[in-house]
Amino acid sequence: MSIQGRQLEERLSETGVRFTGGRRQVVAVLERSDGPLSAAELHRELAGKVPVSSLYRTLSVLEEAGVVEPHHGAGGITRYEIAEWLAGHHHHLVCIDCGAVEDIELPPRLELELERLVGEVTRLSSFSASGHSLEVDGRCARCG
Amino acid sequence: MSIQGRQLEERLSETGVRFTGGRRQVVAVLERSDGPLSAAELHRELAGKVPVSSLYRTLSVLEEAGVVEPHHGAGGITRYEIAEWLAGHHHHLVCIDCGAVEDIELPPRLELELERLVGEVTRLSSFSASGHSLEVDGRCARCG
DNA sequence: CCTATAATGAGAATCATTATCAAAACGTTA
DNA sequence: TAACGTTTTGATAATGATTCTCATTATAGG
Repeated sequence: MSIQGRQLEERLSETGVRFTGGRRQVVAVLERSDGPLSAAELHRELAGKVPVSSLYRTLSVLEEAGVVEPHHGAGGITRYEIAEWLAGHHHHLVCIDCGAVEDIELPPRLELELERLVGEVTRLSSFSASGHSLEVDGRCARCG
Repeated sequence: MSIQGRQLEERLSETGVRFTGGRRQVVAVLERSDGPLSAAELHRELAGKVPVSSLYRTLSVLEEAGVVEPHHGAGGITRYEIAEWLAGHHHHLVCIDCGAVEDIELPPRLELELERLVGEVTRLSSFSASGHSLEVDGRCARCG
């Protein structure tokens, strides 16, 4: 298992969350995915091996432990992905047709520019920023 | 009424949508707001003058006409705001506690940088970008 | 191997949103 | 202005994603 895997297990044991079979399967699918997945998408991907109610509970447990992060999309659908501190900072390409989300990582130079930009934007405001995400909307290869 | 108001009415009549009292009230509240509002927030703001069912229908009619745009937030809640072509391009400060969203406009220099950055990012990919939005997450003044 | 605690899964409950449909408002034309 | 066809409205029912409940099962530690 990858480096993040060790950190992930550490975090779970720290927070007293057992890394059970079902949870492992959910995490495994999320690790393989190239973008956040909804409960329905996970259920499909897992071929029903994890029942829907457990799936939702697992996702909220993992979110609370900070190993997974939500992304809110069209139709009131929430998609989850491995948290940034485990999977690395990235941004999203969001399809305005099917709602699918793909991760993109910015070249370091651009990411630095973006961070500087976010800093400038929030310096004056009464809003205390803790993170940022660039969302690019458009049509995915599938929806052309 | 402001310049966008004329464009807005034009667009509605072009698409054969009547600008009725209820719709005017919804648009008026959205115009005044400094960020996107959910159906519940609008209903509160309108002191119940527009019933919930009409509110939702109005929002989807306005969205279809392109005068209003959705923003998807925590808890599966959709907030709407006047479309960018009417209200101007901007970005969002999203409170990770209460979910409130505040608009921010980037200084032209930064916006240009961001646009160039988005261009660079998508040039190679099979994704055809049509828009972008920088979301800054953190805590609003209220939730401190 | 026991026992306390955590996790599971089926189903009911919830909440935002959508659909339905009869009644009311509107614009148009005679 | 009256009458007609169309659009809009609003109360209510239906939907769909998500959360809750609770009895059952699995697990870690002594």
